[in-house]
Amino acid sequence: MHPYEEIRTELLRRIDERTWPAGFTVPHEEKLAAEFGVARGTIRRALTSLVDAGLIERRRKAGTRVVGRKSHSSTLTIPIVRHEIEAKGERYGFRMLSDTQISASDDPRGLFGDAQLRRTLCLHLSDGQPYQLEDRLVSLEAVPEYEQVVFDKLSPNEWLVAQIPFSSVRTTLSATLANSQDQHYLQLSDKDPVFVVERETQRGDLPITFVRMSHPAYSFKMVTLTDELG
Amino acid sequence: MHPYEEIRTELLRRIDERTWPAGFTVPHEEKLAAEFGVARGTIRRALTSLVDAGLIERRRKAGTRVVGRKSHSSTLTIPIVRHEIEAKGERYGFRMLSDTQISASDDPRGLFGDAQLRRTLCLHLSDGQPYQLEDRLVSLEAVPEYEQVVFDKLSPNEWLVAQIPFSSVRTTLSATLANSQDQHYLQLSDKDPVFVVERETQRGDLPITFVRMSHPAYSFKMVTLTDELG
DNA sequence: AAGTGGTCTAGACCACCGC
DNA sequence: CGGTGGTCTAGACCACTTG
Repeated sequence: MHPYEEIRTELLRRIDERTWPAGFTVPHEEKLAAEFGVARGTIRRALTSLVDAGLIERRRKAGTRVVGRKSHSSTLTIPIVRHEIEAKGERYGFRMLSDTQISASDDPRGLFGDAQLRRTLCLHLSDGQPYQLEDRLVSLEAVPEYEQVVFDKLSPNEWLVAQIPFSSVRTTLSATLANSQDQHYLQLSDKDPVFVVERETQRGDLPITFVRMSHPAYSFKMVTLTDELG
Repeated sequence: MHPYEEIRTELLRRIDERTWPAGFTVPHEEKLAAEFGVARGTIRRALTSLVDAGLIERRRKAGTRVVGRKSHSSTLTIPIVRHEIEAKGERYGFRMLSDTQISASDDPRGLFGDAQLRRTLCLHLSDGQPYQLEDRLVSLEAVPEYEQVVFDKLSPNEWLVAQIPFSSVRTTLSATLANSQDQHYLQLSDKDPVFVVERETQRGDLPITFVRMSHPAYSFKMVTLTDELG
């Protein structure tokens, strides 16, 4: 246990037990350094990790204050679907259902300006059963080499994540009734709900890909964990 | 722009443009410090932020390697429902539908051992319309003072987040058809999908609360953003 | 204007772990 | 064993922002 960890634990304890209640102004770095008998840098190390955890806020001159919780946040990791399935000990497979080139002006969302797009519709299977339907648009302007890629062994999902860096992602989660595509390929009726993940990926200001991934609701839950410090 | 930011940007560029491809071993800290003409600590600052972003991995002796992307991750923030509604410029309200004390042995999930539980069923309204149905169990063993709280102005959601520290949270997101409770209070039919967030909160090993929050699918999307560096 | 956090340096020593 | 990352120090200077 390093000094900065012990200090962090002690600070956590004070916040936890309301010795330092929400809104309280924490002693400044020099003072804490003196109290704990360490260099200022070591105190900073501990405080920075509390900032990252969202437990305190710091402003120059104003000082360091204990934050009142306003929300729970957790990190949502969306793995490559093959890894997700294999992690459950099931057998992964996928089928390319359609693979066409379209003009971005045909995309009602209008995310891609007037670029040429490759649209792939791909079914991911777990132990031979439909697991996820992936409907993807990729801009050939942003990723010219994508036009030539053959998806025999690797799915578009996997190829892109491995090959293409991105700078920002917007993810939307929703529940809805299966649309006609979902019904057909996931073997659902029009009364079945699906869990839908939609993702827009950009590199700089250039849109790379838009993907809609739908899961039969009966077989899908997304789990996230938050582990706060201490 | 501080030196460590400029260095991080330059390192990002090298990873982005495959000058340093996935699997590549990055020069060690001393070498980078010499290259950029800064102290080793400044290099560390830059490298650490790349570790946090998941772009590189570091191991003693083995060195620093560029990671091949395996997933997208983003931070999912679940705000207090009142804030969520007010942020949209709508009027928040809530109605307590039922408020009972039960024994944990009546909870089929068996999360709470044999503690006494307070169970609240609460409807959150946006501009007077049903927005979220919250079905919550709170352990009176973990939070004795919860037994006496009166929820006239503050909802259980808000009271707990503000008052009770936690150490870990397990969140599950799913899509499902409205159950009978959902149908009744959210004014849905048995063919309507709902977006469900379930959360188990613990402090240490002590379970504090389990909550199921259901949203009518037609009005709810959860959006998360990832902003990678650069 | 001054107090506070933010960055940087130059150095030391340590601990892990691959060779 | 020795090379690498991880931690710590003692100091300096800077930049933001509040009183």
